[in-house]
Amino acid sequence: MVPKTPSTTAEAGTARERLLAAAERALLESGYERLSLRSVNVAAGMNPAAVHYHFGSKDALVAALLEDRLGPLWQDALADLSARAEDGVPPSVADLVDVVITPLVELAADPLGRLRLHLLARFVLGRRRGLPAAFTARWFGLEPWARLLRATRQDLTEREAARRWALAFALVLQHFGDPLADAPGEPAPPGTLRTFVMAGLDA
Amino acid sequence: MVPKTPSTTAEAGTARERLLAAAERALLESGYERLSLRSVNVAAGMNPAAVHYHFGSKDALVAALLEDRLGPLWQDALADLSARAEDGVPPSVADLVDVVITPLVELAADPLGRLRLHLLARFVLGRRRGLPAAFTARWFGLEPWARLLRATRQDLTEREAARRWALAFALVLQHFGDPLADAPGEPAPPGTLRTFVMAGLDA
DNA sequence: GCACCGATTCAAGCACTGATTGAATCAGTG
DNA sequence: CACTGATTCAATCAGTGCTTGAATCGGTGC
Repeated sequence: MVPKTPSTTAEAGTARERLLAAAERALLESGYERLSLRSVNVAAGMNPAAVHYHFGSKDALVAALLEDRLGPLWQDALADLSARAEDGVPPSVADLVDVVITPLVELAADPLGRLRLHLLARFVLGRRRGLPAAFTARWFGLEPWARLLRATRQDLTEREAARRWALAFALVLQHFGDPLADAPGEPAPPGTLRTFVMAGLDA
Repeated sequence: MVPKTPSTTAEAGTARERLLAAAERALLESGYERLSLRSVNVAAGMNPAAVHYHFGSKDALVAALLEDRLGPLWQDALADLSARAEDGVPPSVADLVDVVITPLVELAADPLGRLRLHLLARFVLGRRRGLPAAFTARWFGLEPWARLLRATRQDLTEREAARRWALAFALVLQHFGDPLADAPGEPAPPGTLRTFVMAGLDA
């Protein structure tokens, strides 16, 4: 599961990509709180209004970066699990948790991945504007996850399953993305987190 | 369990308290991200350097507000539970979780309490400078909690118990404090959270 | 009462911030 | 070539946390 490569969409043009690359470098260097649009514009060799022209706002720049650099990590695995569940072989709760956690562990193994997790956690947990609803739904639509949990735990209501997943994702995102920290470091090994979340979902 | 009353320490003087009160009002009105020191200074009827003179920085102002307004919610209950454990009656995991959650539910019942939870979550989860180490240890020293958990679950190492509590507090603080939101609203009823955290600790 | 000294208050100023504005330039089309 | 929409540009705005040096205040000792 590799991070998504930079967009080469023809109509996006070079200016947008230069701004995204400059923003990513600045974020890596000094973090989200100190991200200055002026320095992004300068680093991209453009005028001071470039970010606003192309993206509309600071948040939208970062949201665009996220959307461009981070694909839907769980989409394939989620489709597999859903297909299995329909074949009468529902995944265990451990399977579900591992599907969620494994790609995050990989992402967190290098600074660029960690930056992306950090931004994702900030935007999702902060419910920041800028991310298109489609992006958020693709990432954090809880309905498929709730459905899979209930395939094993048929005693849970749909609402209860969704609530549990909301808590699980909140904790997982916080663990891997450390959204409130200035400079997110390497997360702790996920053993305890895995145990905790599995138990919480299967309570 | 009432929020702590404003400090009446003689050497703090009127200026500090005026600034704290003005800051609290501004925070209630427009939230942490939009807290402007100029407006706090004006609202307190003071000159533009007052916050810096008395507190040193914006973060330190808010940390001082937190420290002044929010006492150690769990101190008494923690002492009770520790005494019982020493008498050979260890608390159940449910008892532990209820001790943590109950005062937070009360705080979250009104906007002022929610503001304080929000600030607490921001500072603690963001590991913000400004809070004295003693304050943080009093609030989030995990050792007594780990000890109580291990009184029931003697199979857990001290490290594992502490790790589980770190996750539990992170999730609980996020749930009640919603630290990344601009305007924290009322948290969802804590039933699912309680179940989730209890299961996670007792996994 | 006066001088001294530390604490406090004050206004002005600094460098920086996201965002806006109107003009200039560019590139494609008929 | 003229037109048009897209893009770039520099200047500007209102606001930000923070610093600075001067003025004022209040307490103390002589």
